[in-house]
Amino acid sequence: MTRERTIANRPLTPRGAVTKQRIIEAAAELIYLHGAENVSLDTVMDVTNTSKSQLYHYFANKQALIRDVIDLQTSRILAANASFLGALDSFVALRAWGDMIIAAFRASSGIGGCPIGSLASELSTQSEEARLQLRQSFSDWSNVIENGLRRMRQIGQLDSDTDVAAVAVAMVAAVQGGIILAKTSRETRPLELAIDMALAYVKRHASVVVG
Amino acid sequence: MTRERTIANRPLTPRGAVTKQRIIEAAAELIYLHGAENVSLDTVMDVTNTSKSQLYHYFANKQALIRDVIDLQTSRILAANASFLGALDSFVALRAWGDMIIAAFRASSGIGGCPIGSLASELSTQSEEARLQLRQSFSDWSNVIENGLRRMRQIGQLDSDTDVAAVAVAMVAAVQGGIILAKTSRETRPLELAIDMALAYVKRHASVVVG
DNA sequence: TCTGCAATGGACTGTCCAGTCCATTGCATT
DNA sequence: AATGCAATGGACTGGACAGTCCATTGCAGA
Repeated sequence: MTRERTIANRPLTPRGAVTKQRIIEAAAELIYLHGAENVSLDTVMDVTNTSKSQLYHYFANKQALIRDVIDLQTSRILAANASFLGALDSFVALRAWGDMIIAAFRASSGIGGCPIGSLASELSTQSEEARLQLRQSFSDWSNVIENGLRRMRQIGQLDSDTDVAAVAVAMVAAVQGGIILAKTSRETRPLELAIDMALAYVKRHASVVVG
Repeated sequence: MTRERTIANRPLTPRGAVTKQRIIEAAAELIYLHGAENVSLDTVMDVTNTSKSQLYHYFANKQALIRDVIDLQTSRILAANASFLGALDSFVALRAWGDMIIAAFRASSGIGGCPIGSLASELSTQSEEARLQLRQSFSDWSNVIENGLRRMRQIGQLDSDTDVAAVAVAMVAAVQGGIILAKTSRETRPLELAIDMALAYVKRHASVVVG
């Protein structure tokens, strides 16, 4: 054991933890609105009333801050999805999940899109570390969906041979693609159409005709 | 009529036109690989063996260059799609279209994704002009698909009440979303799954069961 | 061959920005 | 009260980059 400490496990007082969290949340908001490359540390400083020393006290560099932002956004998305899919038991409930996604997009006024989707598009080719982190985010997300579908399969709503993993990935793709078109056109309709497609893709495996 | 000329209609000698085109194509390649914000004019100069004066001789500013790059990439995508969808008459032909998309992604080694999709994600919230241009690109693209589907409907392969416009938009969304997941994971499978979903969504409207 | 303009060369400026460095302040433990 | 370290302040550096400016070169028509 050396006396050295990495920035990651640097001792944090409660006061410090609050400041760090405040920085992460503000950075998440800024990056969501403008993209990681378009948010300077100076802007983060202004918005959070912090100094450069504080940023470099709590984060090794900008990339480390982005890493924490991705973690935060991923956990938010997983939480929102899990609350709709954690006990998925009907196509009506699945529709409610789709409506939640659409409502979330509407709430952003058609700006920003998906917090991790935008970052994936921006960073996947720039930073291998970010790419792997975002791959995990997508994987976690599709797993939440997959578990919901699996439950529907267990209770007999879906055919027993339904490839829930494959369908879940396709559903995430539909959401991501729909959001890109929606934010480019500033209309909700492309996202609605994409989600309709995703839900129809699930219904195709319905054990009984449900609508 | 004033003597003033905008940069857009500045007289171009054949020699100048060649240089301008060379710049646009090189910039398109660089932007495809690294994103618009991550390509500096100095890099474009290096790659094309041009000087700063030349860039500003042929383009009003960086944004104007990006505009021409989007035009180029859009025309390439439309051409590739039209060659598969221009005389669409069967689900087999539609499958060939999907395979072309997958092959194009593979050819990029899983890097870069869709030239206009990446730009849409990056620029839609940064530049209103770029956003509108990219919205038109997506619209043109889905129109090509829509016309293909309409033809299939006309020849009786699809139900007469099929909403070809809606299905076409959903298909574009599937492709875009599939590409994001594919480039983030550096695997082709998410794109394949998304395209399977899109094709299934079309087949749902098949007049006769085709498999 | 002369003239005018397109084409090209390349230095220079102003700004933005990530990261460094040297402080001072505040708090908790002894 | 003294000590040590976390927390904070803020000036400074070096580099990147879009855009400007003043040239020189090349070519085509008169």
